[in-house]
Order: sequence, then structure tokens, then C-alpha cells
Amino acid sequence: MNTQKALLKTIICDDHPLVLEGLSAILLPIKGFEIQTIVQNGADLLQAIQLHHPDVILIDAHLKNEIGFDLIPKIKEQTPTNYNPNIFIITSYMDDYMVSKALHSGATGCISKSITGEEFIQAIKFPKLNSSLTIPSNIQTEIKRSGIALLTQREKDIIQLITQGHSSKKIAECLNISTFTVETHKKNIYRKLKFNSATELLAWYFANKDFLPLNANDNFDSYN
Amino acid sequence: MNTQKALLKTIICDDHPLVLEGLSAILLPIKGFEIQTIVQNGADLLQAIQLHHPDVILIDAHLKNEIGFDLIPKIKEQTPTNYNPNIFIITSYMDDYMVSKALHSGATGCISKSITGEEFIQAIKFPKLNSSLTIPSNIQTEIKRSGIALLTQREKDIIQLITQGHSSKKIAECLNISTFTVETHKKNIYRKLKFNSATELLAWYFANKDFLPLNANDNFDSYN
DNA sequence: AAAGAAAGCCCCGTTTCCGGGGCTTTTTAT
DNA sequence: ATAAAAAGCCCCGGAAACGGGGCTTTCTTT
Repeated sequence: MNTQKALLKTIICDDHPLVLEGLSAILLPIKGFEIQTIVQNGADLLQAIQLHHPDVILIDAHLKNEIGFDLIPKIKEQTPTNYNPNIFIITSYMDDYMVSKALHSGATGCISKSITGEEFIQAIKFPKLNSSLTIPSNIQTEIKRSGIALLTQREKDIIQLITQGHSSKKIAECLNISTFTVETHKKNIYRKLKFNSATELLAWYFANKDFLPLNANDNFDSYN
Repeated sequence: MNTQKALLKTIICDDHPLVLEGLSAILLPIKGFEIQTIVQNGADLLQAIQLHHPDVILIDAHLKNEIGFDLIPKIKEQTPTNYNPNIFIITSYMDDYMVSKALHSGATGCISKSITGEEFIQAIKFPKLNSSLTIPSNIQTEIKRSGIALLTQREKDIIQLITQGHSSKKIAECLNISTFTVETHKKNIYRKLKFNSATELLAWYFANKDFLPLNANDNFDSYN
């Protein structure tokens, strides 16, 4: 068990007071979390890190007159090798390029300003998720949204049943078709919408369902 | 392919004008759907069925002076054996007993009045789901809600990651623990909350998340 | 200090899922 | 009438998930 009970010392570096306030407001009530310092430029950040050795460092991508990414190598230089804080880039514009740039600079992850407080906590709590794994980037979401246009009615029906938590076998029973057919449909759905599993589909569906042109209630063609 | 393009003839039997209006309002705009007749008692229903041979029959469970269930055997008696309409019992009070009683009476399914219009369409569209398969009954939901109290913090964390669509492998990477451990946690979660798969958990979670005491944002113990 | 809970780890057998392919029949549109 | 699209079916191999067990280490609590 690698549970860690000590307070997580955190430093925030951003030159927008409003953002600083927002981040602080989110983090302050969290048990086990301690905001150590707030700085507004790179020089102050480096100095603060030397002084406090925080566990979490949040850096805005677009500081005045300097770029957040470039600070990361400097941090690594000026600190002992056995000191490995979790460094996150905070950005208002988020895409795959931004993410890869952050990671190549040595950041632990890249966090969009457009996420909710809850997601923000999640992102810091599980840094590995943010870095190496699926980031629901706007681009990926757009691919899936437009991919819906490629879906047939039957495929949309099956998505409805998948999102109700049913297995391929049960869906097949429900529709009076072969399990093979259901799995063929699932394969086609995954191919069109770039999913790798039913759970990915579920998670995405519920995160986006209010914006999806999927509500097939006006179409009763596939009644059986 | 057993797609059926002909209009689905429907008869509704209920003695509450408000309910009749509500059901009609939901069904009327649906393409491929035709409300044939509306009746307010069993005798009229039997007569209407003889006349129109509808595809879908909706019967209120609590008609004035008669019981909806009892009409079903009479319908079966008075119609040829090759005529198999989908008969649904509509009820305001819904539990496992109600469902089994409806099914034993010969109904295709049992529909609660407390569901949304969207769910109503789904229920009629996929009759098999309603009958033989998981009905999210209030009892089942209550088991799961109270089961949450039995979950440990680590299990709640893992639920968060599951509901983001991640595989056991990725969750393990994210938490720096063995895949075996993740699957042990999943097994314990499923046992405590009576699930059979991750997709079931996902579907349930998103249907109930606003009421669940799961938001672990005030707890940072398991930071890694 | 001892007991119990929580977390972590492992093996096994079975089922389901995923991805790749190929194929026929029905429906729809030109 | 014909072509294209949609729906349905099947096989295979590998990966993942599921359910059952057992077992150790690390907290936490009394």
C-alpha cells in the first residue's frame, strides 16, 4: 500500500489573479492538501521550489513574457534527482499537441482550464491518467461527435442498449438476433467512433449524451 | 433482419384521463406509431382488440372495479393463437412482485408510471428487456445505495476510474499497483453492490451519480 | 499489544469481449 | 433494374474480464 498521509505541499504559478483564486478555492477545502505559495512569474517559482520542495507544482502555460513549459527543465536542473514533484501545466487551450509538448517538457500532465473542479481534483489525484492515458481532448470528442453521422439506425439502437449496461448476449436476446450480429455491430461502432471497449463508450456517452444526436425516439423502424 | 415498417397499431386502456393524455402525448409524435383506440374499461378493450388486432396493448394495472392483470388471459382466449401482441401493464407502484405477477399473467412487460417518456419508448421498443432482463427496480437500487456504505476509500477511488472508462490494466498503472489488486477490488465492489460487470456499474453509476455519497473530493488519502 | 480492517498480491478456470477476416440476405435509393 | 447500404451471420485467435479461492503486509483502533 503506497498511501501517503502527509500534507501535499502545493505551489501555484500563474499571473492571472482570477485563476489563482479559482484554483485556491478548489484546493483549499480538500483534506490533505496544503497550498504553500502562490507566485506570478518563473523566477519566483524557481526560488520558491528551492525553498519549499513542494509535492505538486501547477504552472500556467502562458505566463507574461515567458512560457510555462520552459520552466520545467530549469526546475529539474536546479533540484536533486531524487526530488520528483508532480508538475502540471494549466492551459486554456487544450489539444493533443499541447499535451505532448507538456509531456516532452517533463510535465506530469496537462490540465485544461475548462474542466470542472471535480475533474481538476481527479487530474491531480491520478497524475498517471493525465499523462500517458486517454485525455478526452476536444479533438477526440469531435471525431466521435462527427462519427455519429456515420452510424446506422441499428447501430444507434445497440448503443442505447450498451449504455444500459447489457452484455452482447442479452442484447442479442432482446433483439432476437445472433450474438455474432451484435458483436459485428459493436465492432463497427467502435471503428467509426474510435473506441476500444464498451466501458469507454459508456463513459463517453454519459459525458456527452446531452449533446448527441442519438435520441432515436422519433424513429421506430427497428421495432421487433 | 426482422425490421418491420408497418405502423404499429396501439390500444391504450386506462380509466384516468390524465394518464391517457400523457401516454398519447408521448406516443403521438413517434414516427411509425399509431394510436388506434383509447378505452376506459376491460369490456371495451376486449371488443376493440377483436376489431383492430393491435400490435401493442397498454393496460393500467388498477382499473375501476377490475384488475388489469386479469384481462390478459381473456385476451389470449378470445384471439387466435397466431396473434401475439405485446401487452404491457402500466402501474404507479412498481416492485419485483408486480413484475412477476404481470409476467405470469402473460404480459410482455411491466412499465412504471414514474419513468420518463424516453424510458417509456425504450420499454416498448425493446419488450424483451422489460420482461426477462434487468429492471432497475427500486429495491435493487436501494441495495446498491446502501451497499455504498460498505465500500472502502480505495474501492471508491477505483469506481471513479472505472466510470471514466479505463481498463483494469490502466487503472493498475495509474495507481502503481498490480492488475491483480485492481481486479480484487473490482470483485469486492461487484459483490457488495451486486453487479456482474463493469458496464452494469457504469450504467448504474451515471443514472444515480447525483445521489451517491461517492464524491471523494474531500479525501486525499490515497494520493500516490 | 492484539485484533480487525483495509490494501495488496497471486493462481485458476471460464466466459465475454475485441479485432480481424469473410459471407449472404434484405432494404433502400438511383 | 441495379448498385449500394444496411442488417445479419459465422469463425478464429488473443486479450480482458469475471468469480472463486487463498494469502501477506500495512494501517487503525481498542
